[in-house]
Amino acid sequence: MSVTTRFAPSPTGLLHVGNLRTALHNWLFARAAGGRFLLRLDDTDRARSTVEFADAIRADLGWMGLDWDGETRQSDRGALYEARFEELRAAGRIYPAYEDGRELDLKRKVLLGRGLPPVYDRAALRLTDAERADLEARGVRPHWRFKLDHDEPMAWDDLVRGPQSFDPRTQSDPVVRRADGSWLYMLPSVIDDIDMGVSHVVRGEDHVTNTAIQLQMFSALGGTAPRFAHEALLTGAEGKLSKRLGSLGVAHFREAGIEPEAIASLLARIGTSDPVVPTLDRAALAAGLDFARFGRAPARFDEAELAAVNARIVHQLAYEAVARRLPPGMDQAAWEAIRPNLATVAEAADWWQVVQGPVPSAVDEADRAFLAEAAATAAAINWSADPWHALTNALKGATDRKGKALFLPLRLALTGRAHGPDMAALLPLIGRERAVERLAKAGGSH
RNA sequence: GGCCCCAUCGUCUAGCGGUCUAGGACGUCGCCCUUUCACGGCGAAAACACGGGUUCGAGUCCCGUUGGGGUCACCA
Repeated sequence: MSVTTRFAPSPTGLLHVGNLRTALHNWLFARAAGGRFLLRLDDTDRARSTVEFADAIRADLGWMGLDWDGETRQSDRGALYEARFEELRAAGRIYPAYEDGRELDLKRKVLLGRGLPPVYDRAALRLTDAERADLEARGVRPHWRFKLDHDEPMAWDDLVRGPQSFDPRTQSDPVVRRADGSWLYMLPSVIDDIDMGVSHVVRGEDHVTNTAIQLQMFSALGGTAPRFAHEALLTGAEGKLSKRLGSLGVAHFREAGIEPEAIASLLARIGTSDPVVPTLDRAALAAGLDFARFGRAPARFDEAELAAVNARIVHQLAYEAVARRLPPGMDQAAWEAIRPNLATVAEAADWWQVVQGPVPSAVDEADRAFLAEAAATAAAINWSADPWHALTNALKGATDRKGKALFLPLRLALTGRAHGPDMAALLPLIGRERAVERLAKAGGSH
C-alpha cells in the first residue's frame, strides 16, 4: 500500500512546536515509506483564517525543510463537499437542527450541572413536519448534524495508542455545517482524506474522539478509513501545559539561533523511547521513526534541551552550509577553528571579532614581564607551520612556566578572554602582526 | 461531571509474573584526555505515586485513592 500523509493546519495562527512536531512526523513517515506528504489548509473557519497565516505556514515549513508534494485549500473544495453532503443527507445521515448557540449552551450547562455528559439530545430529530415548517417560516435557518449510528462500533487500532473503542452514545451528533451554509472541519476533512487517498493520519491526541466520530463518516461515505496515529501532546518544561508553548514558533527559534535540524532532531524523538540524537541526516531520522515507540503520556518540551541539541548540531555544520551567515572575511579555516565553541552560528561573529581585534586587555600585572618576552618570541618564531606550539614550546624552554601558568596569560593577552577555541587553531587566524602587537601591549608596563 | 489516555531516576523512557541488587539516553557530578573551554573516553549518584487485593512470587495482573493529560463548540 502506498503511503500518503497530510499536514492539515488551519491558517488561523502561526505554527508552534506542537504543530511543527506533527508536521515533521507526517513528513518523516511519508519520506521513510517513499510516499507522499500533502499540505492541506483547513480554512473552513473563514472568519479566522487569513492568507497571511497561510503564507507564514508555508514559509515555516519551508524553513524546516519539510517539502510537500501537493497543496489544497478546503475553501476551494466546496463543490465536492456539497455533493457528498447531499449523498449523506439523502441517506438519512444528515439532519437539520434549529437550536441557536445560546440554547445549545444552556442545554449543556443543565446536563453538566446534573453530572451528566453534555451530549446533544437530538431534539431536532423529534420535530414534527409542522414544527419544522413553522421554524422555517419564521426564518430560522438550520445548521446540520451528522447522525451517529448508535449501533455501529467506533473502534480502530491506533498506531501509537493501540486498540481504541468508543461508545457512540457518549458522543453528540457533530454539527457539520453552519446555519450560514459554511462547513465545519469534521466532514470536509473526511471527504478530503478519502479524495486524496490519505493512508495515514498522524495528529495529536486531542483528536481521538474526533477520530471515533469520523470513522462513521468514512463508512457512511463508502470510503476506507486511513490508519491513525495519535501522539501525546507536549507540555512545557514546568510540567503543566503552558501558554508559552503555544507561542514558541519558527520565528522565536530562528531568533534564538536554533537550527531547523536541531528542532527536527529533538521533535522527531521527544516522547519516544529512542534517544535524541542530534543529526543532520533526515533520512536516518525518518528511518528511525516508529510510532510503536511513542509514549502515551504527555512529554515535556524543554527549551534548554533544544539549545543543547542545537549546539551539537552547530558543531556538525559544514562551512558551505553556513558561509552566507558568517561575517565577511571569515573563511573555512576560521569556521572550523571556532565552530566547536559555538552554541549558535551567530556567535561565530563574536569570535571573528576576537580574531580581528581590537581585544580588551585582561592581563594580570604579574604576567607582564612574561608577556613582554612572549611578544619578542612571537616575533622571532616561524609562523608558517604551527605558531602556537612553536611559541609555547619556545617559551617553555626560556621560562619555567608550564601548564596553565604558561598558557592562560597568553590566551588572555591574545584574545581578551579566559575561554575560547583551541589556541592552536585560533592563533594562525590572528596572525603574526596582530599577535605580536597584542602581546607587546600586554607586556608593556603601564 | 461523563468518556478516553497516562503514572519507573531531574527529563524521555525499557520493563509485557521469577533472569530487576530495575536497563538505556539526555542532564548532573567526578576522573582522564586536551598545556583552557568545547569535543571525546571512563565512572558515579539518581526512580518503580499511595493503599488494598490475586499469586509460591508483582515494577509487571485486578480494584481503589491521589495526581497528570485529552475531550465533551454553528474552533480545528
